[in-house]
Amino acid sequence: MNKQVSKRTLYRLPVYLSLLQEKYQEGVEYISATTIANLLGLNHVQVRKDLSCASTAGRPKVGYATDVLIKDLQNFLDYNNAKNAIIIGAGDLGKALLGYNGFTSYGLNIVAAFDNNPVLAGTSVKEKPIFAMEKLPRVMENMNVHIGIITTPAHTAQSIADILVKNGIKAIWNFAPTSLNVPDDVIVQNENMATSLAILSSKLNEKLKNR
Amino acid sequence: MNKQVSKRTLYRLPVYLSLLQEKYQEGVEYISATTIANLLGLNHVQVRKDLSCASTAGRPKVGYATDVLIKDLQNFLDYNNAKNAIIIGAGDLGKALLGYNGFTSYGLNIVAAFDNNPVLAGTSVKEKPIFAMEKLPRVMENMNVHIGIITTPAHTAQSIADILVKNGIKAIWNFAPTSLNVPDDVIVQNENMATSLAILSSKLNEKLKNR
DNA sequence: TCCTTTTTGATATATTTTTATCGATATATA
DNA sequence: TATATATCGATAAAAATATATCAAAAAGGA
Repeated sequence: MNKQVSKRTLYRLPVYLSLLQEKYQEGVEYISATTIANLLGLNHVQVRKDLSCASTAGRPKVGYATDVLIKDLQNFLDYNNAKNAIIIGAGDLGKALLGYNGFTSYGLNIVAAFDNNPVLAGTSVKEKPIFAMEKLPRVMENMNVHIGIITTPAHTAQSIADILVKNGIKAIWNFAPTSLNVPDDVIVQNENMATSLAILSSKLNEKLKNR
Repeated sequence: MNKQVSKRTLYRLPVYLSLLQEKYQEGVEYISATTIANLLGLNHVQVRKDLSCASTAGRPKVGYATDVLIKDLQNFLDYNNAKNAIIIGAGDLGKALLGYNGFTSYGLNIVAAFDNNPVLAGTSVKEKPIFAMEKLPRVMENMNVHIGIITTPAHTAQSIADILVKNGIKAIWNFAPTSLNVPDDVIVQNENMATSLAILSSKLNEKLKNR
């Protein structure tokens, strides 16, 4: 366990986890790497290798005990150890994320949003408050915030990132379609939907052409 | 040009494109692979190789003409050739996507959303209509829809996918945190936010531990 | 009890992706 | 006009990732 985990493996672990939770709810007590691989369209050796980073629950001839594997994955991904996050930019996407409670099961607790628009300041979405930008330093200090989620338009994203960094944020989840310039010790994860869309679109095109 | 494009390259092309558009607006007429690489934190050989798939605009000592490169990328990614899409599931996320007009510049035209909830049927978001599920076959037929976007909860996603496939959809953009079972000739692109979050969270953890 | 089957986990091989090296080319300058 | 330099594009090397093979372990039936 705790071998070095490749980036790609880390990408797949949450996928396994959600499949396992689904299967567990259906009453599946044991599941083999081969079954998982077939369900997800992956190679069974790869699945076994991936899982070996986080768990030793596998037993020959039996497979993995679903509940143990789920716990091991949650533990490995640190989903039990919730981290506080704030959203900057309470537009459509920002509000959608603010109101979505599903992230708590991934160890993310969104505590508030911030926006420059004075009309939004003071309002809330599902009891999560939206503040004016000026309040950011104080909220960050009081609530032990680790993660900043940027959902502003591209042209303001960099200045927001600068503010977050100045206030001590160490991880940024960036939904703005632009790349951010931050100090080396700050982590940025870009959620680039355009990119996903490009893949889909390109595959579709190829298909439409080959007819 | 038109060499075989790796999946990873395809992921990066839209990122280059948006950077280039930004730079072009700032008045940058020529840009070198090295400059791009530095701005995005990539290797300059990789950038050159990636771009070579879509363009031959590069000139020694000069770099790439920004406007030509932008056109070549748009052309390669087929962003000029818009495709119609529908959204299934008009919850927070579905509505956010429906109201977001930014996808048109990526060649995606969202024409309508569908939802089982009778309260939503007949309403609209930014002039984009929300229909009852029953209307799906007729809308798909009339509007030449190619792409289905699933923003329902995980437990209904598979049945929605089945309906889409039955009505002739050939590409699905899946935001539900579950994997879909579809015929081989249907393309699925999963937009798994949990996965991005896992990466961010894991890196953050490592950082927090190493202090 | 012994054999067969299924499955894990380790090791080895193959493939993909990234990075380094190098010659060729265009531009600017002396 | 000759020379220096930045840059491209191609090829080669290195690194990362995925797949195949195989022995060992566990379960179930003969």
